[in-house]
Amino acid sequence: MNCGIAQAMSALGDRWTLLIIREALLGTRRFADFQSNLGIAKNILSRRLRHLVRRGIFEKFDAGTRGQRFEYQLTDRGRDLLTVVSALRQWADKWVYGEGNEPLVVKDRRRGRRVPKLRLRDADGRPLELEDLLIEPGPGANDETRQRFG
Amino acid sequence: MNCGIAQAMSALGDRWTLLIIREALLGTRRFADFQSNLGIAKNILSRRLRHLVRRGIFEKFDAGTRGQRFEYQLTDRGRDLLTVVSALRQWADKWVYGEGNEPLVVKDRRRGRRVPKLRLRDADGRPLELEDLLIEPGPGANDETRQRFG
DNA sequence: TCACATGGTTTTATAATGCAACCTAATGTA
DNA sequence: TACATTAGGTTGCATTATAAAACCATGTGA
Repeated sequence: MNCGIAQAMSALGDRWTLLIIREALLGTRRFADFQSNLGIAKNILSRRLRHLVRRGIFEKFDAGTRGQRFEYQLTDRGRDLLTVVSALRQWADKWVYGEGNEPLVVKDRRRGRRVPKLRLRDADGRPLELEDLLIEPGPGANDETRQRFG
Repeated sequence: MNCGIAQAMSALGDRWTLLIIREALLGTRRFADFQSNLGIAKNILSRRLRHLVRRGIFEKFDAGTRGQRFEYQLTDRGRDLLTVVSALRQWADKWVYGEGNEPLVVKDRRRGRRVPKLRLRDADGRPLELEDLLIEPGPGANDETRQRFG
């Protein structure tokens, strides 16, 4: 399928993967910490991490001084999922928990102020609604995509 | 689990749901159109749509003039997933397809310019990196969350 | 040497997914 | 009126993913 969402879902689209990435964005690096913070079965965690390493989202390396002690660290590709994870959290904060019931708040460390919601904006910074968008086939479009959006 | 990502994944976290929402954001409303545009099995589509209606992300109504003809429309809660879907698409455009190979481009309809990437910013509009963020327990935090982030 | 922590794999059971075939109620068409 | 078609599903069955629990290999500290 010639579609970014499909590609993203094929890398991230199971119940655990984005939770694992959320944990990693919060600083978790070790197998046992992922396991106990998430409450995920070890075999599932093992498989997900292997998959994410293959996809280039995590890097696994031995951080032991005299012996093995593995750590999983996000690559640049993985760290760039911060936007996705933030968007999901903001959606749930608004529509699942509701304003004033958020389990976590995200602040700007320098100023201590809450980080504003992500929002699509035009090049001048004006907010965009769904109706303001125009979808066109891009340089990597295949025939099917060109036919549908051309 | 006292966590927005977990809540969001429980509503959206299977391989098809976000693709269905993507389709709906592009304007698709009818069962058969979802099915043929996505190539999803009808029973899966049926189940996912029912689930999404129960969750308040779609609304199903009969748009037939003399007979039934159902349509599925996004609610406000569903339309607000535009940010999530956009973040996923932007991630895949960058890290799966690579710049210059995007299957679709999103433009501002009024000006015809490409919509800039979503990015976390502070209240003054300055871009924020992961390291700039401070995570704190919110008003809806439970004991476990307070312990971990307090 | 013994116990224990880390970082897994294996086994077995249950749940979710996916394909193909079938079904029903309205409409359209000769 | 008969016949086909479209919309919107359901049912059955095979495949795949997830989960819990047990087991295991390596290293480490007392």
